[in-house]
Amino acid sequence: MKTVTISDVARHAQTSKSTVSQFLNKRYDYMRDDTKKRIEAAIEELGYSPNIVARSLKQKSTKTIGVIVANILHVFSTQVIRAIEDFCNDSNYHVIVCNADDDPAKEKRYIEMLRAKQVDGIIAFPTGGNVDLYKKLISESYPLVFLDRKVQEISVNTVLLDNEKAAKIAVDEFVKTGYDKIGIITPSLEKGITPRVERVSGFKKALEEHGLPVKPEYIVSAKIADIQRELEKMLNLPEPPKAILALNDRVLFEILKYAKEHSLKIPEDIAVIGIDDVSFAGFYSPELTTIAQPAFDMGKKAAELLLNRIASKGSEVEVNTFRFDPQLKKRSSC
Amino acid sequence: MKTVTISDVARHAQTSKSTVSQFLNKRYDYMRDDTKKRIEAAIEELGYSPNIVARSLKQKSTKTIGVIVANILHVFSTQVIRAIEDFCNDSNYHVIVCNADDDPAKEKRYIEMLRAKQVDGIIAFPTGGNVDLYKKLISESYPLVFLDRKVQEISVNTVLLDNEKAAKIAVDEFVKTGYDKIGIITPSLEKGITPRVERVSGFKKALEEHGLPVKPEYIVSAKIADIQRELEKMLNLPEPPKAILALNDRVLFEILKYAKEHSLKIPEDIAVIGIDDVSFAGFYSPELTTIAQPAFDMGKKAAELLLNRIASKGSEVEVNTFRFDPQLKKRSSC
DNA sequence: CTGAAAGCGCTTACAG
DNA sequence: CTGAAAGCGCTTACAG
Repeated sequence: MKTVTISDVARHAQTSKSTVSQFLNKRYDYMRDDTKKRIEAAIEELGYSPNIVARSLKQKSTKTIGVIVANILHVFSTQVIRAIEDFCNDSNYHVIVCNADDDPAKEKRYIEMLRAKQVDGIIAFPTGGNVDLYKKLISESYPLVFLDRKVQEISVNTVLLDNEKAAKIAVDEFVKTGYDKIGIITPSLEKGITPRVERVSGFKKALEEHGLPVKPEYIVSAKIADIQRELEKMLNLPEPPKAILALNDRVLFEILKYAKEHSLKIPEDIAVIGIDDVSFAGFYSPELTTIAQPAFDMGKKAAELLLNRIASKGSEVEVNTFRFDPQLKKRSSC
Repeated sequence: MKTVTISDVARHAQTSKSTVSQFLNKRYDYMRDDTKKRIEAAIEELGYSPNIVARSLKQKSTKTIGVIVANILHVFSTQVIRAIEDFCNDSNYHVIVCNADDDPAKEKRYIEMLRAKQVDGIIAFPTGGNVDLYKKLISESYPLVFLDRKVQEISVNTVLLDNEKAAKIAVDEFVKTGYDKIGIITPSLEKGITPRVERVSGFKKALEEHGLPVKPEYIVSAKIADIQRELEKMLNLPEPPKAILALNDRVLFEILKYAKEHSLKIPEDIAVIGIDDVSFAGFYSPELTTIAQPAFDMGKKAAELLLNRIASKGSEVEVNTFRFDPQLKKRSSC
């Protein structure tokens, strides 16, 4: 089909492209009523719809942003994206979703392609592996917001959970219930991924605050696939922990699997608290005590920061780190 | 910052825009080696990156597709999107994600905006409420693929679960285990959403095949919020069902909650099979027998169909419905 | 109140 | 092997 353009509309309405464009952009200030009507009719009749790519080229704004998460399959990411999409939708922005899979090379490709597509800004769960690129974006004052993770020496608005607090809440809860042998299991700490690092450090600090010893044997960092084995080791220590903090939902799954396979009773044999309020927490047996992340609020905040930044067109903007409060969902696994 | 354009590169490399463009598009056929080198150097030095919006305007292809799901928070949608994104990434396409929330008005807005943005094609979980729009797209031979749901009288490539088979597998399994009083719970059937309608009809057919009566009291259709109440009614029937098929994960949640609150033992008091292989199926107590949807395969297929359609540039293409096989995950809740 | 003209940054016949 | 020119479909000063 031949596409109908603004020229066609202009011809049909017996006016000029300029006037039609004014109409489209709702600048009716000086438009005669009958001109307006003719244009309206022509648009209707021709089934005209503006080509936003052309507009974007001229206006240097595509009204779309990019969101680069680690993996959309993680429910936290899904919720964040949902919140971002909702916020963007209200402001007539669209969102392109990318999965970086914790791979800096993939992240780099995405950032470069998104920029080439003239996306107005990017929200990223940074891999941390592209420091020079991040710096370049910032030096060009390209709108950028980090979420879930921060990157050393990169000065950009960042939205984070108060991870130390999350760990502290869990430890406090364990202690309150009477536990003093408390362990933590985290996915690999190697890449220095913010939530993991901070939660572990918060865990240690909280232990100290309670005058409890920080035993390295009680702190397990392992790939998800190895957690079962590491857990086994930990629980077969001469003095095993009686309570375990699961750093996130994936770790919690492994602990629950292990407990089931080894017929461990929760919380009698081992108490458990998980960070991430998993979908089944309320009807699992026992009901699972969790610490929820305000994922929607965090996504919304990130979107808000980004769109404000875009709107403010490179004028000096303050850079901050925004910490969100985790929330204890007290149930029965501790 | 001033953007650097192809003209800057041309000037710097002492050649013309045309030649630089040839270079960018890797049409080296007739390019002298030193020209090539000069261009390369200029690009490097200026930090040039092409403006894809300009290219898109000229080439009438944005290398971007739109995906409109009901709600990205549903794990099935998330998996489908992941598969689509992976496939698109391989072909250098980007994907814009939209949530229609089963709202035809919202769907309409998205479709129109995506088209205005000159997106090369759309994959949709159609609400079913915009028949005229769908028809219009098709008549313009705009690349479109439906997923999860089909729409009457709309002839477009559609990727679906074999829903009847999913229900049949569940019923067969119940019967095999010795159950003959089998119920089904589904979210509201009112909107005629394909998977619900087809699973219920598959359920009835399967019952008949086994010579079992189809009792209306055993078929509950209710909003998620009302399921607890309806379940209570059903289980207090003079002759209540002893096995229940949960139409999807959300329904399963409600059943599990109910069972927990009323201390019903699964499968002793009530056997359960759920369609959708929920994350905790393998370590719930009891382990949950489920029927998995091949979400990744389905997403990949949809992406493949769409990109082929885009590549084939409006030439006649066959239209089909692609049914994917559900898979029984035999565990212990039946 | 409206129109002609230039320009956004590319690509693509076409000529040489 | 390379360049000048037209054009993709808009928007935006500017002139009148």
